[in-house]
Amino acid sequence: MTRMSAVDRRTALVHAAVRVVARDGVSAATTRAIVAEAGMSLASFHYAFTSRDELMVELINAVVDGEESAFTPALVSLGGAPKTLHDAVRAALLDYFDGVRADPDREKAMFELTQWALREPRFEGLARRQYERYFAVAEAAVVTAAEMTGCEWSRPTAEVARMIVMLTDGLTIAWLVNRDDEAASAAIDFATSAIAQLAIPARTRTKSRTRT
Amino acid sequence: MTRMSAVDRRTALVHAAVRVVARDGVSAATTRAIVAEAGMSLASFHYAFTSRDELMVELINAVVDGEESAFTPALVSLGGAPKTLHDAVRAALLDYFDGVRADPDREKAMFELTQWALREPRFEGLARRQYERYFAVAEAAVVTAAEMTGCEWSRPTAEVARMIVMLTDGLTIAWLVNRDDEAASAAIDFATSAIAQLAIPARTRTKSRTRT
DNA sequence: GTCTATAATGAGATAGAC
DNA sequence: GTCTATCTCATTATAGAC
Repeated sequence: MTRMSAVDRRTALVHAAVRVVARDGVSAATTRAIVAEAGMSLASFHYAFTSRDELMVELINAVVDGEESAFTPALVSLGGAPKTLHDAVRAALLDYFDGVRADPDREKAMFELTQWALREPRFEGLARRQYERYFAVAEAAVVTAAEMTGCEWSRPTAEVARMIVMLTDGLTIAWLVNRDDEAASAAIDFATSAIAQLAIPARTRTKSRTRT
Repeated sequence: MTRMSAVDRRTALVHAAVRVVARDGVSAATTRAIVAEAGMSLASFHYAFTSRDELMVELINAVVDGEESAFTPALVSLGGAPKTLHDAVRAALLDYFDGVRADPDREKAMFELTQWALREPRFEGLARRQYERYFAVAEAAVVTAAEMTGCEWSRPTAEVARMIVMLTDGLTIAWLVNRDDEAASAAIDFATSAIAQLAIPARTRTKSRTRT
């Protein structure tokens, strides 16, 4: 009935698919479930996409591109009171974890999509791209945190970022399984100290003002 | 043709299913694929199990029960030269990671099984049990490492164990995605230091021999 | 361009012969 | 107890009317 351009239909289907995947999982995201969510007919799907795989590729690209920084908001909200790097890292991790708790299904879906892509050699690059994006998001936060607190990292920022992704992945999985907020809190404390350990404290640099 | 007892058939099917899941993923582990792997007819499946879900439950229990300590072998191989706790933690993590590299499909399968169980509320307890087992395995290693090096943990051993599982999960996922051995090596160094930080060094206790 | 109808395939589960 | 044959349902994809 209603006329939609092919590209509009594609994006509408991708958005519907994102909702289905988050709510019911990757395996439940059949073409039928997706078109039902989008309020379209099954034929419209195959008018917009040649195959389900083609949509999945676009879906992963969409959620990965849409991956806003989960960390920097917390850093920005600290405002003009940078405090210590330790505090900045802690605030960022707590902010990330708040996001996980606010939308656990989304996190489940992200893991599922990674593993789905990992299974088919054809889509392995997608998983890789997904994690490149995670690393980039974390690295931006890492750089910001150092600037705000006047610290320097003792390791390359890309490496620090990878450590953060490792910690947040592990934290998230464990919490998704047991929903243990206390354990998560302890984990965040641990992760904060571990990451902060990778920085040269501000006071060291302040004391020896002239550096080579 | 060949007569098998029902329990033998069940275990044979579970073992076949484990192989299929590891090789091709959870979604590929259909009843047909499983009976083909086991060399049985489809009807034999439903003679041994009332449903596929029933087999999946037994499958997860089997792989979880079979989860031998991935850490203690390395600790034992250190033998009578306990060295420092830092060295013990490092050896254990390297040993774990060697296991991941030796059989990546198995690790992929473990993550998939967790998420499969996590999707269906009916099986959520299975995922929980799976992680309880991980924690227990890690805790045993944590206790052993402290004993061997004469150190004490500054945190409860159960908490240290959870931190280790968090780190190994994050490490494993990242490596499964990008197969970056260098990054994994850096991650192991980081994880080692972070965990070792949770211990009261041996020399501290040696210096002050009488403790309250 | 969009729809209904339907092919083609594969899934889990079962009936009933032997 | 084990098998072949089949049922029922859901899937992706396509054909062809409008």
